[in-house]
Amino acid sequence: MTELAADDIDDRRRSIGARRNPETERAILEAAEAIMAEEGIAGFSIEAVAKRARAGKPTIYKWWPGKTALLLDVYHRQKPASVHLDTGSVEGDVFAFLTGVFAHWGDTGAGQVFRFIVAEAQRDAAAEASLADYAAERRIQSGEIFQRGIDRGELAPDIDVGICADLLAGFIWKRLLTGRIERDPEELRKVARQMVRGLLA
Amino acid sequence: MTELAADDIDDRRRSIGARRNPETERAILEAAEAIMAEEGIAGFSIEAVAKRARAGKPTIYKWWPGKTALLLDVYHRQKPASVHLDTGSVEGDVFAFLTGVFAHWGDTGAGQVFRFIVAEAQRDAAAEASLADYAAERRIQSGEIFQRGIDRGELAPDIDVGICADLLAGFIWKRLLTGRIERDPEELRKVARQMVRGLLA
DNA sequence: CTCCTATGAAACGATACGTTTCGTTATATA
DNA sequence: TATATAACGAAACGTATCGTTTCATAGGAG
Repeated sequence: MTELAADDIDDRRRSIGARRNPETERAILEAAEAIMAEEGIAGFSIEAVAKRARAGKPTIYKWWPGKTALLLDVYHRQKPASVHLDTGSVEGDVFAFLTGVFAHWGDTGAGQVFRFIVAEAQRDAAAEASLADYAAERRIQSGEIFQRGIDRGELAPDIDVGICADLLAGFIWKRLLTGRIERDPEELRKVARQMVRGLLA
Repeated sequence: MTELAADDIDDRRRSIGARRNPETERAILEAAEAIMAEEGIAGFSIEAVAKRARAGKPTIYKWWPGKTALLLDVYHRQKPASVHLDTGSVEGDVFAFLTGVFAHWGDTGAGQVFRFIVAEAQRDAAAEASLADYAAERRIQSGEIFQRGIDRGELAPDIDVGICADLLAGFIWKRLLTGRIERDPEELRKVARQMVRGLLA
């Protein structure tokens, strides 16, 4: 009783006026990221994020349409250092790409987030559109690895860089989605070699 | 009142004794398949399946641990005609594989089911294990395409057939998950060619 | 005839969703 | 200074789906 009446601490974030509180946004995104890293997909809910961020659910729903939009923001906050090393050979670039992506996914928890986004995209139209945009963008980016190879005469001019990008992305997607993002440099080297040089005797 | 007392039809399936009713199993699987085909992933729930099959939820949960297991059974019921055509060349086999899988996924609705299973596997441990088993099995099967190539001297003996299978499966998975299973024979031919012959000038 | 198990209707508690209400805060505007 | 506006968070709400339990009923096995 007495201590309540006297000076009960109330350190909840209050409004800072008629504008968005950046502290709130930061707290929510960090809470979402932390829950995703610690509990994984299973323990992730808007309720849990609100509780951990000491924010109200209405606040979250005000700024993000739903779980998927929030996770997309989290994923984009976790951008890796660029993986376009331009090693001079296409095989080297592909190897660097594979190594970089798997390191990023495995070390930062971004892999867990991306798994969830792909899963959500299978039943949520908004997530599907966002993922399609993102995939198309990345398709162009990794296509540049192969375009550079064509430009410098290393690769045949009639190859389809889009297909190359799909094969490369498909490989890492399937590995991620089946929980197999081990990073054996020898294996990744072999992947790069087989993709570029082909399989013929 | 009168008609109820007289002879109210009660055509619900009852127990046929202390053993599983095959009729019930069939009705549940068909209802699940139909809902998946008509409503898609969104409208699919155990409740909906039970209602459509005129079965009780406890009956479904008795024979299937959950939604994912049921869908896996549905998927396995939709098996295609074998796609191992053994055309004589690895490139031809890969092309036939791609054509066959996309046709199966697109025509039978099996693609929708598989999308859902992959999505579920991202948050359900049981589904993840089931999918891993299935993927490992398919990995061996499609690896045989490349093993035959090695055996007949068409492919280099030191290639990794597992990686080949992962590249192939990754390609179709990513296309499915991003809703791009168009079947342009010319493009699929190009995929097969680039995978087998390589990209070098 | 007496177990044992299957079947399905109904209701349950639990969980998460997305929303509404309400009191509080502080900026922006008149 | 006075008022309107908008963000914030707590609490509670209604809804949906989950997976389970209870119950009455059915029929084969021993």
